[in-house]
Amino acid sequence: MRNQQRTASSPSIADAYITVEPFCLGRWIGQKYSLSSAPSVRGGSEGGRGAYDRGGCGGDLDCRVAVMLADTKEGETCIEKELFGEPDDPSKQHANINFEKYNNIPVERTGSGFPEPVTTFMNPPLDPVLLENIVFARYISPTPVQKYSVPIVAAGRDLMACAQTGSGKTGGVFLPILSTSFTSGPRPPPHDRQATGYNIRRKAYPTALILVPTRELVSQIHEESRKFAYRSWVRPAVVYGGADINSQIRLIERGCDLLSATPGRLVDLIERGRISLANIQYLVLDEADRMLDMGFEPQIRRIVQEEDMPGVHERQTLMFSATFPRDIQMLAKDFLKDYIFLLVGRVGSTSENITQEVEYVEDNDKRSVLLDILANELKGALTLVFVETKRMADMLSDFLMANSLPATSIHGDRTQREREMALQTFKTGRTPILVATAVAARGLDIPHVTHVINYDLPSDIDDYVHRICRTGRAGNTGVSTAFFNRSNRNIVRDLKELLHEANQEIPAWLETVAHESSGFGGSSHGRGRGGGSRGRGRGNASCDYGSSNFIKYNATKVCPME
DNA sequence: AAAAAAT
Repeated sequence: MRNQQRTASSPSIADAYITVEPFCLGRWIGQKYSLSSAPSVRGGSEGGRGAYDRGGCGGDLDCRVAVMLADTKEGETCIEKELFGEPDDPSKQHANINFEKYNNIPVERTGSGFPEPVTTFMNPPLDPVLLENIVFARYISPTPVQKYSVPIVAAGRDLMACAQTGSGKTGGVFLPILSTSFTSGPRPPPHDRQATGYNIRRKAYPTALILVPTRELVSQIHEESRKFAYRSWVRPAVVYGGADINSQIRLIERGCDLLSATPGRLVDLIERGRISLANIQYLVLDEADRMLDMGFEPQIRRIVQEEDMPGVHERQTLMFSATFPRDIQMLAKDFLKDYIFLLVGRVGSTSENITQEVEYVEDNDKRSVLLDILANELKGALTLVFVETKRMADMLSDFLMANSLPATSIHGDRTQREREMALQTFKTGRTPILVATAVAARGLDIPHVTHVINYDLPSDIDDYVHRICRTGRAGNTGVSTAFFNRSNRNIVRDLKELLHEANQEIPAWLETVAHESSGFGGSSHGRGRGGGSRGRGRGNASCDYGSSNFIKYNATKVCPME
């Protein structure tokens, strides 16, 4: 199969051929056609050689039938721009990771016979086409989590990793999965007794499935997978709620080998007989703790255990989670076999990269204080403002806009289109102020956020950590400002402790409030730090991680490794 | 208590 993948070098005009590019009809993928025998393709041909559709540059997905002459540099560049961005496009750019800082990452591994970490993408050898895509995507050197997870996944082992979502970790699973897939080629779907003449053609049989809790996260992961799957036979696809199901169905009909999905929409499509899991070789559960928090457990168990997915011994399963409470341990016990437990943290990253400020602001004063802060923000700075309720997100963004500030908002009551638009205009800097609820707190990788404002503080310190970690990413620096008043007493003890650990200034009044509140019921008191007691592994013979190190490097103290 | 997610 590999010989069907086009390499980066363009052929001469003499052997001009048409290559059907990503997004296109599955059966043509990778096939070469001479100019005269090229199949006609809807929505593209401008006659002669230029059978290339503008869709590749950002048009409607539907008309992204990007057939092109392999030697039209223009066409190739166009797709590459869309996938990988301009070198200076801030919305696609990966922040430059300061790898020097990453030498002292705490890493824990438990399990039998784990492979040694790698230091480059060349080892274990990855498929050459994939290596080119890695270069296109400007991944230079593996992140700490990749150094450990790439060889584990490449060795075919099941993995339970405590680390957060983002480009680094996502790459850590995609790279070895895709490398193996590229090299071994597509796998024919197994005999499916339910497939009838009608749906045998229209049912998708993905070989890899990645389950993700939120819609924004799933589309972010899908974008990553498109980069890595570029110029291979692997068709990445994405399904999630809130978007038109019929257009998603049309897209998965065109190819669906690596599927990123939110659980609800996936179940819907399985019920409709559009997707079969019978061919799954790789299963990835991302942000597993978050999925359980959101009540996805029944749906996840249904997808994994009650549909036609191959059993735990017939597939490779990878789970990611920020924390490792008992319900996640149970899930791991049921879904994984002889797995390796990997914990990659970043000690002190909050103190290194993020300056945390806490200001005492009464509710009535919050608006004017916010205006003051925003007025002093530098040009081009992206500011993320967190609030607790959807209503507040709307009110605050309206208020900011009424004050001529370029703001938008993201929360669960906005339509999916509005949410995506908000994220997009924020990333590109058109609306450099984004007011958000918890939907944006975890996992989302938005480069160049320089300031996170907790307009309303969350009641859970873990949420606070996730929020402020939207800035100061990948070795960059960032500022976080929290508006605190007495209604936030429930978090004061954890907050004080966190600031102390991160070597941040603790205002005197915060000490006072903390003192006042002693006995108020600081949430962490008596059960160990940051839910550490939830993280104790017990009663799992195959993987004993009962050491206190897990607690030490829990997400509470450590900026999530992404 | 709120948020997220299938319609």
